[in-house]
Amino acid sequence: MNDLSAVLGAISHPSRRAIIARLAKGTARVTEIAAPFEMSLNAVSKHLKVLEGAGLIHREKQGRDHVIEFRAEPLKQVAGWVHEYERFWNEHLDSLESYFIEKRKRK
Amino acid sequence: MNDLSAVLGAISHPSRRAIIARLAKGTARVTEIAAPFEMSLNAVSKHLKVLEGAGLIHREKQGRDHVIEFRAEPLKQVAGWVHEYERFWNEHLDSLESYFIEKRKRK
DNA sequence: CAAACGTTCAACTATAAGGTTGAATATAGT
DNA sequence: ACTATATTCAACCTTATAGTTGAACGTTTG
Repeated sequence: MNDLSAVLGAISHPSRRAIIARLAKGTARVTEIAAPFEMSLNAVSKHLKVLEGAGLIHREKQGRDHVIEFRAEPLKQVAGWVHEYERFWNEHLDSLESYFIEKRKRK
Repeated sequence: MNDLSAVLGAISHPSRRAIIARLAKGTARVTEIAAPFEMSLNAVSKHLKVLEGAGLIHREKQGRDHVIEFRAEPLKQVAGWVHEYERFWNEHLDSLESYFIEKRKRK
């Protein structure tokens, strides 16, 4: 299991994507993150651990609170992987669009 | 479990990404796909079923052969999802670039 | 038709994932 | 010191995942 597998595994769960969406708006404590969910706080705590394992969040302990911050860097790997297959749908674009796409690729 | 979850789940396994990499070079029969792997043919068959469930491959039966073709469309969803978070590393990149620019000015 | 080939189906095993509840730990407030 | 709050840890349950082996099914070939 390499990093990319861990990142993809982490974001493959809807709840974890929801957590990321929340954290994209700003840092939050665990209880705040858990609030909108049906599941228990413990379940959310586990999801956070998965995200942490994939490097998608960073945790800073402030007293009894854990302040969770989103870290997007690992998503670069995902973007990079997907990028290798973009040509499979770019091929269907018209030549002008392809030209600009190729131009961007060359940069 | 929505589509995106299925697609991410499908590509989260290294063997399935390897299968995709193989199919990106051209269609192949199940046995051909399985050849480079340590695991049994049956295991590969299962992986193909997962990829098929996510819409990442298409199967065309030709006699006793199943000819497998890569379908990239579902990856657009992944690219789209990741795209929403690109600003999180672009911002950092921008600030890093600005830092170096300012640094050069100061010299 | 019989044998070989390509693939899946079925049954099983082992491990991981996602959830629960209850207890433990650490900090904060009175 | 006592109580409430924030979070994790531990144990457990259920279901899913990834793999195995052996049998079945359809197709091709001699």
